[in-house]
Amino acid sequence: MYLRALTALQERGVSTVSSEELAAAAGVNSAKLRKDLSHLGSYGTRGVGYEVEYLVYQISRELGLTQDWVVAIIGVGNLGRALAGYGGFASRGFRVAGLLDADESIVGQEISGMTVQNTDRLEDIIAGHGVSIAVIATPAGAAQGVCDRVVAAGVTSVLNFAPVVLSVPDGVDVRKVDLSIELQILAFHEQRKAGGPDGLAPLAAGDAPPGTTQYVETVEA
Amino acid sequence: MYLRALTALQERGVSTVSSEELAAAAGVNSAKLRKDLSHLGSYGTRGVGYEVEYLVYQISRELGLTQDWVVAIIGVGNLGRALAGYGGFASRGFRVAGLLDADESIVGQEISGMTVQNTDRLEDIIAGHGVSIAVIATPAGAAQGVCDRVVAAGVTSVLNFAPVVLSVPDGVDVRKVDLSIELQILAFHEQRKAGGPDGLAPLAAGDAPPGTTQYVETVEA
DNA sequence: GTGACTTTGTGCGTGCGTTCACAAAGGCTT
DNA sequence: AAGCCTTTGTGAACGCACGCACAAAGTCAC
Repeated sequence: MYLRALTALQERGVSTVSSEELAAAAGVNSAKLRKDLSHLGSYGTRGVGYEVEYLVYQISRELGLTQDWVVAIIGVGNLGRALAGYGGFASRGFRVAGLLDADESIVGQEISGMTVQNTDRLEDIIAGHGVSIAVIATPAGAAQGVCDRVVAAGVTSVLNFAPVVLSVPDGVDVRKVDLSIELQILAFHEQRKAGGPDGLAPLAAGDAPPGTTQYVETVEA
Repeated sequence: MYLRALTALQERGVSTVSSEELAAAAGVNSAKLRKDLSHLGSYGTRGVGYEVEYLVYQISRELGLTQDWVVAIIGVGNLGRALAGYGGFASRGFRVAGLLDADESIVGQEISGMTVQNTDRLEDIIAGHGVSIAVIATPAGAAQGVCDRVVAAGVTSVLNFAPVVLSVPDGVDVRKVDLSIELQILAFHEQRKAGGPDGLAPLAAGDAPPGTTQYVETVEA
C-alpha cells in the first residue's frame, strides 16, 4: 500500500513526503507507518520526511519486486481470463508463463496473447519456465487436486480464488481471495445498518465479526 | 467460511458435525469456532456437536443471506466481465442489477445476458433497482469519482477492486480487493524462502509484515 | 553559530483476538 | 438408573498490533 501511494506521488513529481502525508494517502495511522518503515532501516530525515524515490526503491527491494516472478494461471474461466489480461501484474514484475485449463473446448484458445494449454502439461510448464507462484482459478472441486500437483512440481506459493480451504505441506504459502465472501461481509454490515433481521437487536459498535476491518470503515451502532 | 464448509458437508449428506471437524474444514482453531458460534446463541449439543442444517440456517440469517441484495457493477473491463459472469454471487442472494461503463465502445454490449449501460445512468439505475452495494472495477483514476457518485445516490456499501484507497463519509462501508498486492505478499515470502535479496538476512519467524497471515501459512526462518 | 521549529524513531500502555484448559451438560451403554 | 465418555461453552492468560506521546535529531532562518 505504501509503495502504491509512493509511486502515485512520484508520478505527480513529489520528491519528499512526511509520514503524516503518506499515512493519509495509504489510509493508516502515521505512527504505524513510521514503525513499519523503521523495520526497513532509518530512511527518513527528521524535520523533513522521506525521500520518495529512495523509499520506493527500498520497499521494492524488500518486497522482492526488483526481481521477476513467474506465474502460471490454472483455470481459464471468467476469472482466469480477467487475471490473464490484468495489467497490474506485468507492471509489478509478475510474468504469466502459462494459462492452463482442463476443458478441451478452451484449450488452444488465444487469450491476451497466450495460448491456453492442457492441464496435462502443468508439470512441464512449471519446470520449464521456473514457475514459483501458481494462481488457482478453477472450480472448487478441482482446486485441491491442482494444488497438490503444482506443489509436487515445485511451486511454493499459491494464490487461490477457488472457494475452498487448500491444505498444503509446510513451507508452502497459500493466500486466498474469495469474492463472494467480500460481498457477504458487506451484506452483513448493510443488514445491521438497516436495523437487523427478524427483530434481532443491532450489534453495538465493536461487535462486528473479526476480519472485517478495512482501510476505511465505519460501522454505526 | 463456516457457512461454506457447512454447505459442503450438507451436500455430502452429513447431518451432524463437531466443532473439531468443522474447524478443520474451515481452517481455524476449534475453540475459536465454538466462541464464534456461541455469539449466535447456543446451537450445539454437548457430547454430540452441531446440527448442520440448523446451523446453516442460523448463520445465513445472521449474515443477511436470507434476503436478496441488489448489486451494480461499475467498470466492465476484464475484471468487471468476470464478476458479471461469476456464479458465486447469484447463488448467495446477490442480484446484479446493472453493468455500467464510461467507454462508449463497451456501452451496449451484451455481457452475461445483460446490456452494458452508460455511466451517465448510474443514479437512475441505483434508485430504480434499489441498489445497496456497488462494485467498483474501474481504472484507479476513475474510482474515487464513481465512488462519490454511488454514495451520493444512496449506496452504503462498496466493494473496491481499483488500486486506490477510497475515502467515504461515515456510515459507508468499503472493502477492498487488490489482486496484485496478493501476489506481492506471496513474492515477499517467496523471496524470504530463497534466502533474501542482496545479502539481506532472512527475517526470523514472526518478523513478517502484518496482514499477511492466512488460513494456511508456513513461513520458515 | 545559535535557537526555534519540524518530523522521525520508539518506549509504553491499551485493547482485542486467539488459544488453552476445564467445568458443565448431554448422550450412550450397561 | 447410574456412570462413563464425548463435546460444548467460556473464564483466564497469552501475544500482538495499534496508537499515543515524547525525546532525539536534523533543518532552516536569522
